[in-house]
Amino acid sequence: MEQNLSDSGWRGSPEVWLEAAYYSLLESGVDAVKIQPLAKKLGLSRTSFYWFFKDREELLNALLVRWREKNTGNLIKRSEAYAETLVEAMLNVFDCWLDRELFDAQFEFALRSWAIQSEEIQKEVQQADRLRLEALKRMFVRFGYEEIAADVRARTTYLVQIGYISMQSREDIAMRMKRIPHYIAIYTGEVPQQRELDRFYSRHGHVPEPGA
Amino acid sequence: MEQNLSDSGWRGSPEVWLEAAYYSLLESGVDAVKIQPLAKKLGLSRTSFYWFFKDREELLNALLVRWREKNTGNLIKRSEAYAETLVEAMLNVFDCWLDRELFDAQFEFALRSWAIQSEEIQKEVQQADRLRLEALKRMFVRFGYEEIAADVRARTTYLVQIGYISMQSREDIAMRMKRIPHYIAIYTGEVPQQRELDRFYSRHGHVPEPGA
DNA sequence: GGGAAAATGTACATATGTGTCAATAATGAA
DNA sequence: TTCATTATTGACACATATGTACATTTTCCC
Repeated sequence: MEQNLSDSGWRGSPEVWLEAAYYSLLESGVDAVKIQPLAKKLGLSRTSFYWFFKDREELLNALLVRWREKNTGNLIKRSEAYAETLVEAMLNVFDCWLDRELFDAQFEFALRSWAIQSEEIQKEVQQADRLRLEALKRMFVRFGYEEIAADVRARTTYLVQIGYISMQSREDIAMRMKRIPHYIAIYTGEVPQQRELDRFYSRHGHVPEPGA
Repeated sequence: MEQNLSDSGWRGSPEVWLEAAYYSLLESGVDAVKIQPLAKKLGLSRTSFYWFFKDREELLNALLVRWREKNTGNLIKRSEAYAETLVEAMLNVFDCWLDRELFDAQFEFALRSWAIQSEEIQKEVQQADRLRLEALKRMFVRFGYEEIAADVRARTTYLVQIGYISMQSREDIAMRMKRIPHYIAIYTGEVPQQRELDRFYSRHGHVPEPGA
């Protein structure tokens, strides 16, 4: 009845296969998540996979669960976090875009790419989009926006980010930080206070260049 | 020396295969673009494909060319079209989001999904993103915005759309039209004039509900 | 060390895809 | 009607994937 710990002496485990599957998914999409290639990477016989999973589908399902539990949950939490102003609330949400622990952009992209070939995944993604958009909309409503305006602002906020993910741009943190005050101004319609920005920068370990 | 017209008596042609490939790509992604299934759909022998294309890669390349020539070109043209105000210019760009002839959103999504498994396609997509963003930025600069502000507004405009595409939402035209004035206000920072909206609605055959 | 459980490996049956080749058939122009 | 061109086909050789059955090895614990 022992848990299969990572140092148990056996080479394989559900975790090893899942990790390998995760990296393949991020690197090259679902169609790269095949038992044979994974076995090769792990230096294991292909068939020993079937000790841990019923079939390939069960492995793919585990990937889906992993995604569902990570990205959507954290985004909703950040949009509901305490904030005195809308700008502060918006910056709370922005934490997700800068912290891989809160939101895994590559995973997100891989899942959306997967959706084109699977009805099931497409429904999952659409469900996630709906939940996230609703949470963001509530945030704008909380700070006094009315229905449709809150809806459009929630969409702008969220969709720009989904767009970024879809661009797969690998920009350095300094460049991204530089744009943040502008985005905040567009999304909220308010110019952020310096102290609000400073609090945000500091929690992301960012030191803005002087004179900027 | 005659062109292979569509009614030439032969069942196959490069065009039929390309069309079939295009629909498969849109429906289920690149991995569905396989000779065998396409042949089945077309009711042709799989091997006759090789009369028109050297191999599968050549077919995929034809799809890429098709995309490149359609989406990017029109978006840039619309962003450079004549306009008296920024709002009008923005509405010109919005034509793309409502007219399938100008911008093929499904094709765009399929290509981005493809990018995860192909370095080459990823580079193509990034190139397109760069060109489109630059064109939009020039538009904002033309109407008086300075560098970084123009850049962020261009990104907002473009990325929201890419985000929409990535969401694959199939919303009715009325709902989308209702949001447009709000988006214009957020993107440009200006409230659109009624006559500007009317001109836009009319060229898309839209009749706004009274009292809205 | 011995034995049960856990994990691995080999062999097999099957499916689906690719591309080449040589034989055959349909088309349209002289 | 002839005939070269254009298109179609089935047979072959090959590659890569899936999953099952059964034998074998490894590990853990007594």
